[in-house]
Amino acid sequence: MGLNSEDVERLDDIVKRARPLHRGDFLFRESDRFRSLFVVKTGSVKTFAPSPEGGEQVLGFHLPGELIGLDAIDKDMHACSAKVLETSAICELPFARLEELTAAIPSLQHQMYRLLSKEIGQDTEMLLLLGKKNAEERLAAFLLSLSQRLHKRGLSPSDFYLSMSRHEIGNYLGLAVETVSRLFTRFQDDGLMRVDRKHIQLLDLLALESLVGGSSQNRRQQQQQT
Amino acid sequence: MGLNSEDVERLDDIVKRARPLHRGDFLFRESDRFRSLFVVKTGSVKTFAPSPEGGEQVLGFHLPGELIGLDAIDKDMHACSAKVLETSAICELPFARLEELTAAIPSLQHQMYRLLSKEIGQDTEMLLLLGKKNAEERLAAFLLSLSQRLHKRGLSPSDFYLSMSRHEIGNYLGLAVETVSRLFTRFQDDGLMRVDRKHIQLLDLLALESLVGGSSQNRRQQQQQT
DNA sequence: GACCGGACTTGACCCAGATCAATCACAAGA
DNA sequence: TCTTGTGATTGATCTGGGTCAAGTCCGGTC
Repeated sequence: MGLNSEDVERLDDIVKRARPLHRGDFLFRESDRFRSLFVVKTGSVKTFAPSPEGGEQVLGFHLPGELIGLDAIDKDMHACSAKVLETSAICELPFARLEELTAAIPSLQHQMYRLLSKEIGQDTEMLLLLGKKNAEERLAAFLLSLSQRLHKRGLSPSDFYLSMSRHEIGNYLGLAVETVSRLFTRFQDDGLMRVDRKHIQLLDLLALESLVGGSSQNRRQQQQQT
Repeated sequence: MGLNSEDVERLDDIVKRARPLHRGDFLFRESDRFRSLFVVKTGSVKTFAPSPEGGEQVLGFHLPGELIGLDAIDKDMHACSAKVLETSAICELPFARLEELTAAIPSLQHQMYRLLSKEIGQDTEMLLLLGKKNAEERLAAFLLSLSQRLHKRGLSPSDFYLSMSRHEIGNYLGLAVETVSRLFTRFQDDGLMRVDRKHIQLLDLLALESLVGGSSQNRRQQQQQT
């Protein structure tokens, strides 16, 4: 990322390597004081916020290599909770020390800006998903997102286990559990994938991609006027 | 913001003050090279991204005091377009120079992180809105958001003009134009507000707030299981 | 190996909000 | 003043996906 080995070492020095965490453990809870960012090394984590009605909104699932907690910098407090979905190894990055380091290493500061900016871009994609896509497109997009992110880490893009429940998937995608379940069945019947409980095999990535893109001919063109 | 007057002056030095822009002018377009952030001084701007189907998703409306373009840092390219909604004064902040300055002034760097983080937090709220709220709650939340943001800038929180069309509001909130229109009528009939074309008067802010919160008794409690 | 409980699936029904279809109203020209 | 075009409103209808209600399928546990 444009850092020399000395810089990498300095960054490495401030990372706290944590013991493995287990399903159900919290990295932090909503309204906790913000101290550190967290990086998933192995396993997976979900973040979620309470919604006024007493339920909760799943905000994201975090796979190896992904960073958690950027939204808490602003208020110096966590606005969501982070819960471990399966036995996972998580590193902790004390933010105060990271901030000192980024001020001293311009390329690291730039990386940090990029990371924050990327998070905004991902949220934007999610807004588009929730605002404009139907159930089928949402689930296809979700599966492809998992696939691509796993692949990026050298894992199989077409054969993996879901560490989250159908309920959590539905909550994340703004769908009812039943809808998620029906779509899994439909996708399987259509030969797009194979589903066995939490074991997922994507058989036709291209078809899934075309589902996500504009396959919904029955959707109104939401044009702008000037 | 924890900056001394000398720092403020240095920040002030790099700001380019632009001539007024007019309705329909672009600050930048999708896939433009990223060079600067923009701050709305007066007026309003909308940002929007193309959706695969050929339509577009309105990503946000930006009022005085608000920053535009943070999502472009990552890829060094704009992923959305920004269009001026009414005659507006916009300042330009060349990002490269801002980056130098933040590396030199720790408190400014911290502010910058906070700004980026806040943007993430706002997107998160929007995800909750689109994922969990019904049409009524969405529109009420939208009106209150405008109200609060205008108030923060010393403008009237209960009497203002909408610079965006019903269509754009609907697109932003994931609703059809007709739904937005019907809700305006309903809110007016219920004495919550007065609507005259683009002129809005909020008559009962408290009632609107209670609409946004969990007034929807007919919504499934989306609990998580562990 | 019978029992239990939570996750998932499947079917039947319903409704919020999308879509379709006219107007309506104002603003800008001619 | 009349015309025209572009939002905005209103009414009628349709439907995707939510809700309700049974099951079904493991994975534990004693």
